[in-house]
Amino acid sequence: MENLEGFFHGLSSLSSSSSSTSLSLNLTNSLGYGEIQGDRDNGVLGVPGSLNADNNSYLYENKGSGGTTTTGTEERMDNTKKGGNKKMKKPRHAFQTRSQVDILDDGYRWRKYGQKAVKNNKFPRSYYRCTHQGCNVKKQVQRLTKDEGIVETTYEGMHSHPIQKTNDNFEHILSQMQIYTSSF
DNA sequence: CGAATTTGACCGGCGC
DNA sequence: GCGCCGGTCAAATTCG
Repeated sequence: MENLEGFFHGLSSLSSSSSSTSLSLNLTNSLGYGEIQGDRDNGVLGVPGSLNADNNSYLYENKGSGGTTTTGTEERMDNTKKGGNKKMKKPRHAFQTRSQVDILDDGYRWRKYGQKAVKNNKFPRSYYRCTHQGCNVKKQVQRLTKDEGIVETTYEGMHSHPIQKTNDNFEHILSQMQIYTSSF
């Protein structure tokens, strides 16, 4: 939840300060389910019957080889992934945006580390990571094969550093996208 | 020259 | 035990 909170903090301040874009940014309320157990989370997305079939069957955190990420300076806590004692919940915050571009810049710097195609979608899914040191936030964007104009973005992890970019740019992004806040 | 992206290979888990 | 699937790594390449 902290992630969304921190993430949308920029948006909130943005929308409040510059009230030019009157978008419904209250999705923090509807999507703030970070504390829910990662096992039975239904409907991550607001669109019914889209791709909720696979969202609740993920099981990842760090694999054995996941710790070594390029620069090596990036240290992550390796909390008992083998042994299967604790159910590590993977807080993921997914939401959909209507946009023409895949790269929805939220103000953080992302580095793409992978791209895979999903069966349900004919569009590939892109995997991004926050380039900030010590910030292991991951993000993956994916288009809906049903609606090309909708981009699903899934955030994972918590940012522990301020936004690097100006919100002004983000405001521009906001002007070209609509956030679905369908209460489900 | 450094940083970010690309793309194929690799890995771990799950299903059969 | 093998194969499939989804996710990640890592070398090479491109871009700034």
